[in-house]
Amino acid sequence: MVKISRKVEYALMALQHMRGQRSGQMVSAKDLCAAYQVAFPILSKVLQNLAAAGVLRSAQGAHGGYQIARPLADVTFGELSEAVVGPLQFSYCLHRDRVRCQLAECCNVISPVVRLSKRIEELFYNMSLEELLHAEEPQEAAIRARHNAAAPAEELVWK
Amino acid sequence: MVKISRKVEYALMALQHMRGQRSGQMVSAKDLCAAYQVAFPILSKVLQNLAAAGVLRSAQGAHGGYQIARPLADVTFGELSEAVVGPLQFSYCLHRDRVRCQLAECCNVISPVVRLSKRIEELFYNMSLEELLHAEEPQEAAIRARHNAAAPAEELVWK
DNA sequence: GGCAAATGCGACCGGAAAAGTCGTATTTTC
DNA sequence: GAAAATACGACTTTTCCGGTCGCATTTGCC
Repeated sequence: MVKISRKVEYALMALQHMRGQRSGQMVSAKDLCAAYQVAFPILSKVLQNLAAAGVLRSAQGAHGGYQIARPLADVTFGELSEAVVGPLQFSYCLHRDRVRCQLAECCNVISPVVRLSKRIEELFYNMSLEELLHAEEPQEAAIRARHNAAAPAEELVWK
Repeated sequence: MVKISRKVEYALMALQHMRGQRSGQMVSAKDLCAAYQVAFPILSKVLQNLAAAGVLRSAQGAHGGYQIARPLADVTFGELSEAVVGPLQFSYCLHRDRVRCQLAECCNVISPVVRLSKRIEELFYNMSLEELLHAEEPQEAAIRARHNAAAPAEELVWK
């Protein structure tokens, strides 16, 4: 199953939050954790990854924190994903072009798999974060409300 | 990390193989296993899934096996994926619209995540298997050769 | 200088999901 | 009735991801 990693969601949440800040305003990991109920160490790591990738700028020390380093229009979802969960490796076939696949000798789908990977890669690297995170739509609140109302309390579990 | 499941690869391999058969020709799971070095029970399960989804037609008993049931131009990669690994669930947010996300109350990225999921879904459901599996390109053999030559024998391991 | 608040970073753990295994029933042909 | 095939469900193993812990480093402020 193709699933977007939790860390990527955290990254998006953080960036969405920072988009709303005054420019130059630093946001600490602690504040983000409090606001979005995410454990500190994991969010911290995500933010550090984004900083290492140049998406965020970080400042250590008291009153430090993170802020957006480049316009989100110039950052693609692919970059974000790569920063947070490592290089895209869609298939067992394609491990960095170096580790060879066990099935390689008899494999008859190398080029289809390559084709598929390229398509997904294109999608990810052509989608800017600006485009992805643009202002909440009117129905956003409604979706959230429905989300909350959808299930009785005891169903509040991971499936 | 977004990764295509192994089962999906097996499914593609099987379909690629069957595409090359005379029409009406049945192929047994056993033959496929022998040709592509995949364990029988797992490949079997994949083929059964494809049959249940109407992509393959199966025949029990001696001289039974599988054959392609519908033109691959009419089957999308999304259908294949769904048949083999279950419904697409890109995000923890979106578990069948019923199970609510723990973060829902403070989540600020519901609509971006929905947007992203839709994009991937579109990609998967607009890509036909015919398009994906079309005839091996000339460089296919070269890719395979490079693949085989790329690593010395002792690197023949999963990373 | 020293303390507090923040990031930076690496090692480790546990659980869930994927991959694979096993066993058995059923169907069909010869 | 035997052999060859799919059908199917329960079980085990393995891998990876999310999360935890601990400590080092940097910076601001008193």
